[in-house]
Amino acid sequence: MTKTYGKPDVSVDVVLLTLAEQGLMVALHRRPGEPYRGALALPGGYIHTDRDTSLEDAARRTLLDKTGLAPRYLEQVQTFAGPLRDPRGWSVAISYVALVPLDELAAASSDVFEFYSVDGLPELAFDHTGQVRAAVERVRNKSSYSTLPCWLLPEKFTLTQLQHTYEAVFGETVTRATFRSRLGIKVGDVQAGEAVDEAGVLIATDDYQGGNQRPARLFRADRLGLFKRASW
Amino acid sequence: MTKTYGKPDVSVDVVLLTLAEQGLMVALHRRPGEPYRGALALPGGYIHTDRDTSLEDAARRTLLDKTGLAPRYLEQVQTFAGPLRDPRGWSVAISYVALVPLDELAAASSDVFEFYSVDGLPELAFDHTGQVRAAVERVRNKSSYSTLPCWLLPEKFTLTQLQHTYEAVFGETVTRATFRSRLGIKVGDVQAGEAVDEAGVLIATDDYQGGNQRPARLFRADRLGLFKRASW
DNA sequence: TAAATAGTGTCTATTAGACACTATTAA
DNA sequence: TTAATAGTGTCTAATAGACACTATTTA
Repeated sequence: MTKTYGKPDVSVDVVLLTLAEQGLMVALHRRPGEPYRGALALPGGYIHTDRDTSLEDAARRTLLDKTGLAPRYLEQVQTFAGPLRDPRGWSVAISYVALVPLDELAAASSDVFEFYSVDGLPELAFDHTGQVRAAVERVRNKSSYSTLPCWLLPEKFTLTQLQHTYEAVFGETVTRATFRSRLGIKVGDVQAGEAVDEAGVLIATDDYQGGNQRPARLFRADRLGLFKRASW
Repeated sequence: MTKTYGKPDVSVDVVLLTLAEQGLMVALHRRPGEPYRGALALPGGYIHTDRDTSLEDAARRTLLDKTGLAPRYLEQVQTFAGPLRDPRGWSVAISYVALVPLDELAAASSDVFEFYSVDGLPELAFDHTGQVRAAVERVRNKSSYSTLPCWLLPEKFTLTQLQHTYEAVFGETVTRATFRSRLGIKVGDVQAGEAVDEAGVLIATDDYQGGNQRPARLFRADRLGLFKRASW
């Protein structure tokens, strides 16, 4: 005897994070309809079984539809589910985190979304507070042993900018030498295209960022790099 | 205009792991029906929206039904989904990992499930190979900075047994002193009930395990302990 | 040459880990 | 006392991190 059960609703929610002067910020909008009308919520939507070819696909589609953004970093975090999280019934939400550099927001972001500091969040719809918490924890955690913070910067960045990004994520400052030795960075006289860090993902470019001082070399990271030991 | 989409099927799969002399082993059974009839597969089943109160609940129910086991450690790992992973259509599988000590298996395990070494797996149904890989990676990873391996041992264990468990998970042996300093263990003259490790979760009991030599104190861990830095 | 930031060698305090020592039991 | 395993102090090599020095640009 095989019984069939009512299928739960399945949606994808995205915790879109960026780094501003105030620290990590999350994109939220006010829900236009029920349930939770008027409450702050994450971008998200149901799976389209006729079009989506994967969960990540669904997350990218949702994000593009609702915010106009195509994040360079997107990662599945955790799945939230249960009979009570949505008043409409048993539901499943696969939660993703997306990282976007601040400078990409000015250009693309719809004016429906606003950014709120992840420390000291207002009340959110559904279990979205828990989703933000889980995403931030993942980002802080993974940043301690990887080059994840690179994805919070423009495609080309100086090592000092990268250092400030790490410092902002963790809320702790270090000396330049300490920072560089933690990432295993040796700039030396590398050619453009060579990697300078322990993980081998920080690629030197030929560009320098000038100013009224010695120009700083610009770097780029095409993929995530992991360190042998947590350094933060 | 709101369109409704066909809902995907939602199931929970469990990667049940234990530690034997050969290393980490995973519980698999041969599927009695289509699809993938006769292929090796993980225990799993659909969400019962009328009874399950959470995903973990569904995972525990599935595991108890199919193997008779109630694992002390159960953790969500990753959600697998797509239109192709199951020939019946768009499906979502939330994958859990469960750890069970070898001695609990003799008592409870149904004879439907057999254990296979996670290194050198045979071909599995659906995307279960990927699920096993993800679970094993999670366990190895988390073991490097936590007391996760405690859950592969009986409730009371000696420090030497715990050391052998870590060594088996990582396939590397260390000296007793190194092992103890990594976990920050100081047994000293602790009273029963006091913690002896850096994470504060290895609790001394009043029991000792004898033999033809100095008896070893038995310890217990009620919760997962995290270390400041990865030690393995 | 002064100001400002980039990049790095050196020195020290800390730590990880191997070794060897002591401890405690049964035979 | 011997055998066997438990538990730990000590010494050394490796490492993390602060400091201070050099480098390179504009004004």
